Amino acid sequence: MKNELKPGKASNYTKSGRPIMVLLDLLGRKQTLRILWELKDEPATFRALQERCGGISPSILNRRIAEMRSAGMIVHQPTLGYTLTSEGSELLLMLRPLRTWAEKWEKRIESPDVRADG
Amino acid sequence: MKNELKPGKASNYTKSGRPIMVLLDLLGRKQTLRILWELKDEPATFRALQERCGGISPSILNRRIAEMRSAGMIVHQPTLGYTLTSEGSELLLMLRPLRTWAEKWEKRIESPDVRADG
DNA sequence: ACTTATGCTACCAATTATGTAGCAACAGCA
DNA sequence: TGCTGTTGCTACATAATTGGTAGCATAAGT
Repeated sequence: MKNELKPGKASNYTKSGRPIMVLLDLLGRKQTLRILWELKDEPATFRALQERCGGISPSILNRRIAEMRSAGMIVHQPTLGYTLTSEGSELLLMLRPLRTWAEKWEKRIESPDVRADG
Repeated sequence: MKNELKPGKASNYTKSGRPIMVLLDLLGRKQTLRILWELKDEPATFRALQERCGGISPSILNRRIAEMRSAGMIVHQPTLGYTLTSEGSELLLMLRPLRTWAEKWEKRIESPDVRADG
């Protein structure tokens, strides 16, 4: 694959290819987090995934899929479609608490409590 | 702020403004994760932050900062510069394990073990 | 044979990000 | 007061990424 994204290789964020930077680069591409998230409960075919992601365009979906496959986050299985690998699930596990954070965020906005912050 | 990004408000990923989607949208913008990451150990002035992020352009840094401030992830403090809020630190805490994941990724590539995956 | 679903690719338009220059506000200092 | 440096940022043009739409080849179902 041209312009492959993997640790040890230069990418947008790094010349050195420091693994965390390459990962942040990949996760920071539009739709990557979303796609991961949408696969959390069950696999999805290409088109199902497209829908779950709110009608994302196939061109970008395909690009992200390629990156995520090559990073070992997802695989394509015959009839099920795209599925998280064990590594993908592990990653998702880290992302799950984000929902809690997001909900607290919402509450903070509903009652914009004045604080000194800390 | 025009086009503000906050739960309850439509954004790229959602019409409904579902909090997790708005958060994934924000975190999925180029450099957001990186900036968060670079603030993990200590605050940084605008320019220091710019450097830590590998010379990111001030225009995009400023945009990201505005979004992250408005989301309550960071604040600007007089002499310290940009600092994580308690919410920001909380978020970062969730992100820390990503480094471990990234390092395992690297190892997987070094020794591309054939497996069935699961 | 015909229809439907699936996993894409091509192509161009639109949106975002980047690079560079530079400015206003402030601090330190002679 | 008149420098000099730092800081936070804006403007603007160019480059890169993303998105929309069309459509195609393959495979399965009826």
